[in-house]
Amino acid sequence: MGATRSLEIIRAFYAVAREVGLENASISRVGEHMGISNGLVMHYFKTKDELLIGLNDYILQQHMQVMLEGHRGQIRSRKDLEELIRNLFSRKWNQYFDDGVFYSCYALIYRNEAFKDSFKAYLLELHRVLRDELQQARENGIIENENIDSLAEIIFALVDGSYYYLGMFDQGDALHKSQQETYIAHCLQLFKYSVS
Amino acid sequence: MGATRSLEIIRAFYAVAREVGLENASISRVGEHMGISNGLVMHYFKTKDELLIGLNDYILQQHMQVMLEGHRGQIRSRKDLEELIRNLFSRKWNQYFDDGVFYSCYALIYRNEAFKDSFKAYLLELHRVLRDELQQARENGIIENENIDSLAEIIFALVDGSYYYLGMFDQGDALHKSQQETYIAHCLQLFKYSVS
DNA sequence: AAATTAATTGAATGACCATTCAATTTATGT
DNA sequence: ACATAAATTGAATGGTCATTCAATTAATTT
Repeated sequence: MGATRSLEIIRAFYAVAREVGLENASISRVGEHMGISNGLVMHYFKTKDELLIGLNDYILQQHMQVMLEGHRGQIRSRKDLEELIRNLFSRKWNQYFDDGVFYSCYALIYRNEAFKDSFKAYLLELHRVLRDELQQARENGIIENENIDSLAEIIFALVDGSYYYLGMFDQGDALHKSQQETYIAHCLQLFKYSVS
Repeated sequence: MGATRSLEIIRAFYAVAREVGLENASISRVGEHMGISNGLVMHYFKTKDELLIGLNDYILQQHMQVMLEGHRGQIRSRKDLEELIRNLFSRKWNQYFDDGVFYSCYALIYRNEAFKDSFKAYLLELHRVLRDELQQARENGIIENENIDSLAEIIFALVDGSYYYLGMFDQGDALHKSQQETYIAHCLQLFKYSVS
């Protein structure tokens, strides 16, 4: 089946990019990494651009999956809500994902409209999901914030801003930990909890 | 003088990266762009890595300059403080800087320790400056926030997170504008103004 | 003016790149 | 078993890459 081979190739491309950087990840290296000929790679992806777009889609899809993992259900308690937030700030996918490759893809949106559209769709969807979760928290009487939309946007800005800054520090670093707690504490403090 | 030539080359490298992407910015293209031989470029930068590091330093230095431009002085009034914040969120350097090149450089920190160190030093310095400005605002009796340190960190997370997200939208876009106002409004609301 | 140093050229090198393609192997359907 | 299609190979192509270097020109010093 062609679809699985395509996916295999994308995964290999990702693995190679992780090792040598996206800018040095070539078709030949992908083939070599898989133990197949470079010609075969090009049989599944007519151009390198196609492969790049495939990688981008793959990364975004995986990212979404990890991002939403765990808190798919309803937000029924204050604890659920806090876990949701902590989950957003935890850089747990670092074990699955490479930030260098991710930001390299992100950088491409500024020169490639297709990349920008993909990223935009992904981010809008991600924001929508958080908004819905917060809406649920409100409907379930956990919080009483009035402007859920902007609340979600603020939280995501904090999340994304924290990734950007914390990328500088090792995850074991003490500063990394305390900084992360600062962000989380501020976030949780944004909620107007209902008195029960 | 060698120093000015080096700077010329870095600037040309930046201009080329802007046009074709950092991953496609080659020594030859830099030479071509300047109307000099590729050999001369390599005379000033022994390896391409040196040139890359030169570009990174240049970008960070310029970025800092634009970031701090205007609000070098004391924060004496509430208006000064608000302007400082608005300035941080305004993407005004987009006319001078290319986000694609910037994020491409940023992505390199994940695989190159020298890049990471440069970026880290730059960000720490930038954060220090904002912290000092807020401290001034406090000493001048404009705000009464107790934890200036974490306040500065939260503000920067919002700033960086907003850049990340707003990169997706055209600056003329209505959503871009309203989103930006959401961030700014939230930021200003973080201040505990003194009653005068 | 001669000597020395610095700036600059441009061609050569060998490696790697994305892409093409004819040939071959493997799988699939009849 | 045969025929058709799909998967795969590997070599060839022409281009660009970073890097090297001997030769040349310009600037500076003596």
